[in-house]
Amino acid sequence: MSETPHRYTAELAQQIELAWQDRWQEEGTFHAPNPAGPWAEPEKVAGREKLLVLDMFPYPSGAGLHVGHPLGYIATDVFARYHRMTGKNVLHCLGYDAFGLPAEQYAVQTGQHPRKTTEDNMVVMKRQLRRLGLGHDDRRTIATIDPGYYKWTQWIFTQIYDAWYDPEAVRPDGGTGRARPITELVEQFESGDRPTPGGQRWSELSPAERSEVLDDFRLAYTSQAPVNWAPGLGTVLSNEEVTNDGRSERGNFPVFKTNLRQWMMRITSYADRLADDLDRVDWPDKVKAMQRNWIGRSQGARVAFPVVGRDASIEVFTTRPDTLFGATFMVLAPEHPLVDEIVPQGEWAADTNPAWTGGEATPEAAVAAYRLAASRKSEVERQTEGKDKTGVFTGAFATNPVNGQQIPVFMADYVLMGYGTGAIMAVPGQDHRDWEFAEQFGLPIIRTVQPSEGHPDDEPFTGEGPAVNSANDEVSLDGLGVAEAKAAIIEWLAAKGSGQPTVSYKLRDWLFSRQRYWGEPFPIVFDEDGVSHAVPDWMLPVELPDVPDYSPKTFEPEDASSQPEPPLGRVEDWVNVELDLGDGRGVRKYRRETNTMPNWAGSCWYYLRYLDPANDEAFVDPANEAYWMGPRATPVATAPAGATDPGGVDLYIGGVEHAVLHLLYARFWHKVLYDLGHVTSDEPFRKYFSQGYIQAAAYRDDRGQPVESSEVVEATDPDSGEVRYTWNGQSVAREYGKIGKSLKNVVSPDEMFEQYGADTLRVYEMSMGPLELSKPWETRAVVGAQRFLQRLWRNVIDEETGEVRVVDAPLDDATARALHRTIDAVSKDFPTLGFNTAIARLIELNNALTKLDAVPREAAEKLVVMVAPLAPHIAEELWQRLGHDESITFGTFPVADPALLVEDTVTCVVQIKGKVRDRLEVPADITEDALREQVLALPKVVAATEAGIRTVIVRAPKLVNVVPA
RNA sequence: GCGCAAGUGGCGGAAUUGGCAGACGCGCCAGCCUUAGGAGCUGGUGCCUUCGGGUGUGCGGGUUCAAGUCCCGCCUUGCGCACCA
Repeated sequence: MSETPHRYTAELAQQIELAWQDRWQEEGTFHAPNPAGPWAEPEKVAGREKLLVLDMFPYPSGAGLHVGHPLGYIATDVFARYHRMTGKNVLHCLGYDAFGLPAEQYAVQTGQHPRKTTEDNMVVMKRQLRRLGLGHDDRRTIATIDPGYYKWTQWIFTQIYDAWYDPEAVRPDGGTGRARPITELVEQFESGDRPTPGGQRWSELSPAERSEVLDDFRLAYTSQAPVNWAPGLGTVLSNEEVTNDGRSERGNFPVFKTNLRQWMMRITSYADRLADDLDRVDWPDKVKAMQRNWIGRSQGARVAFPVVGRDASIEVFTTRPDTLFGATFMVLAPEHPLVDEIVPQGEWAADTNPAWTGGEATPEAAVAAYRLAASRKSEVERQTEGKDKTGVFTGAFATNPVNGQQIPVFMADYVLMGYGTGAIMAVPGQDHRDWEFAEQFGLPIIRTVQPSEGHPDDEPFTGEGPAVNSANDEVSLDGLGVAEAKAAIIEWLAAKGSGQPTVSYKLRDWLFSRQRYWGEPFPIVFDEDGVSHAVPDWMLPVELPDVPDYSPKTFEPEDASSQPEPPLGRVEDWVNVELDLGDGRGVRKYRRETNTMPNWAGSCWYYLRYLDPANDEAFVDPANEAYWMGPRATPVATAPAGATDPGGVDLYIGGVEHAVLHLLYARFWHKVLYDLGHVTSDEPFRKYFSQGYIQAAAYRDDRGQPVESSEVVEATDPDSGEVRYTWNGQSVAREYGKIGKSLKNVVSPDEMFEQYGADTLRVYEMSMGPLELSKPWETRAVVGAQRFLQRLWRNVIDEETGEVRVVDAPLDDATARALHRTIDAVSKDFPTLGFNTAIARLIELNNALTKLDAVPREAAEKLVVMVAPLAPHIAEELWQRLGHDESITFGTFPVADPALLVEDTVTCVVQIKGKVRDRLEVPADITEDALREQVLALPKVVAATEAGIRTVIVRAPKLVNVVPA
């Protein structure tokens, strides 16, 4: 290139960037001091505000990074770097979520050990991340697969295992319900303060019996329950990992319900707190809504309907007890255990509606046939059938407790066993599903809420209105609104012993075991009675053994009858051990748990380990946790009045795909740790921000196959002006999609480093638009960011000589004002993640300096400081060349001078009838009257108001609107 | 179906409280420089125009001196939930 010798080119950028990355590493620039623990540097902590910045734990993928990945990392880095310049003690680092399915699958494909492939991937990713110039404290980089890390994952598991939820216990924050050590429960059983479920004395129970009792309380417990089994994947999955159409989120394999003994986490005990505490954190409303939705809390009542002619009653859950007078039939889920008990023997009653019988001769046969049909339906079929209600009469009747009416009991698969009680009272007048069912089966419909005016007669009314047709001898709801009617009827039901208020949740307990190799082993052994024992702390970690065959046993994806087989079960000499657990029983024979933990385990607490990764004595030193995570004096702005601050990470950025899974699981673990006194914060992530995605153009040929995007040629048709895309001579169609191998549209950051440098990539990504938006990548637009940095360079460095060309002259007034306006704008944008607008302001200032004959040092230096969070390498280099020895990392961010923000004169806009017709330069402090006078004297205004003036609106000094008569 | 977002130039996107629509960047156009330009610099760039101006923030209505912004109705796109009683 015949360029000027000292131009800021990609080559120079690269030199500068690598040099500064080396220096940062040598000097430990980003090492954040801790108040306590092995790395205690209290003297460096004192007197500084702290800031904990976090990215979502990345999985080290074999494909390396593409340009979409670093978006969030750059954003947190800019935020962290900005705050370092305001004097805060900032902790920002990144580790690796390195256990998991892809590594295992890749290892199986390549025949290498997953540890090897995972570690190789981590090396690649570390190099790429370092090249971006992220200001991470590299001492704190951890990986979930390190035994030193998963030792503490296992330790936390044992804490959860050895805990139970006491709904009566009072928390430090005044609420009731918290986890307590299981030993305190055992003491209650031993003392007799709490009766055992079977009524026997604790001392009379065998160890196995005791263990069974405790399993009903432990927060981590085994249970024989229907679980999601994916034969094609060879493992069971949590509800959250199964898609709506009954397939695995990973791999898209069919999932079947199978009864298996599995480890569960009692997350349902925390349902209320997980829902309520969303009010106290600063998260996107959308994500809060998704979590609330998943928890699915609904207030309602349980009501018992006695079965006619039997000593049994059907208990239902309803959110609309106020509509009880309109309950004209009942429906049980096909799996409901009471069905067998209530179905009458023999023939149908003579007057039975033939449409109710399913064409069977007896109720028993009808029920059996329907059950069989229902059990054969897959989730998909149940869903695609949509609103076509199916069902069958059970032959039984139940009594509506409010009016004594005998109503038929049906069985139908639109009622789910997994929610509420698995039985409903059907109120067709006020419920769409019940209405459809009633229509289908010719059942009576009674309105008990007066529909609003104009409501169609042939539709249920689910809105608000006064109750009607809702009275018996003792209670009348008529005329009451929905809320009052609910309260009134619940009170009456409670007095009668027929019902009580209750709360129901969609949230189920968390299935926690997986039949995989590449995960944390459970710190659990079973003795010869089959009783589970936590492996004591001093024996942790339970290391994952090396095995010859780590591939999971998978099956035909459709083979629902198959059973999972954990790979660790094949390692006999690891499974069968003789141990002294230190419980006074001496050395005994045990069998190890052969399941492994799900991928979520390691990511449930990694942010806590960042705080104190070298600590061998504790998962985190309490003082470090309190310092970095502890509650703040003032709650978040959106918190309800009187709420206390939960503490937690100051800023967490990551993709919305983890809105339910990871964020919910981590909150649960954190709350258990809080209850057990291990942490002072009761939420892990005080502020969470979900970033958008970067998408990229992808192109498909005639057959719909993606073609390599980088080989597509764009041309504008000279006749029509249309833009056409061709690949190897054939025309292809453009679309936008996720960056990845499948769409053949990967752009690697490595290419960007080479063509432009890391600073340019950083500035480009941050300038693309608001962080929360998804936006398309456009490689040819990257040059805009490069031009900005080149002009910045040229404002400071002479491209011919390489000498600093700033002058030690005072700022002229216009430059001073431009500078301080920029400082003002940028220091508002950085803390609110408004990086795109901050960059726009910086470009404006830079362009203004370009037009000066000579750039004053003060302006150049302040501009360089403001650019530093975004483009740290060039900023460091310019800062040094401007004569500063210290890294710019802790340079002081400039503060705007308020005096320079107010203008002496302003352009006043003169509108006539709301349209801009003229402008006027006026003093900023002009009075309304003076301004009105000046405006009315303008020739254009005079001309327009010959017919008189109706009104004049004056908003001094910026606007006057004249309305002619 | 229900719920929640969002619709602004050729493109990504800016616009305190309602007060100059289109900051900044890409692209495009012109000029300069250059042997050359997929480099750089300078200027221009919503649309229409008879060069006076007109018109313009998904569509239709409304409130207002004044609406991208507030209200009502619709359309489109994206996301979430989907028999949750």
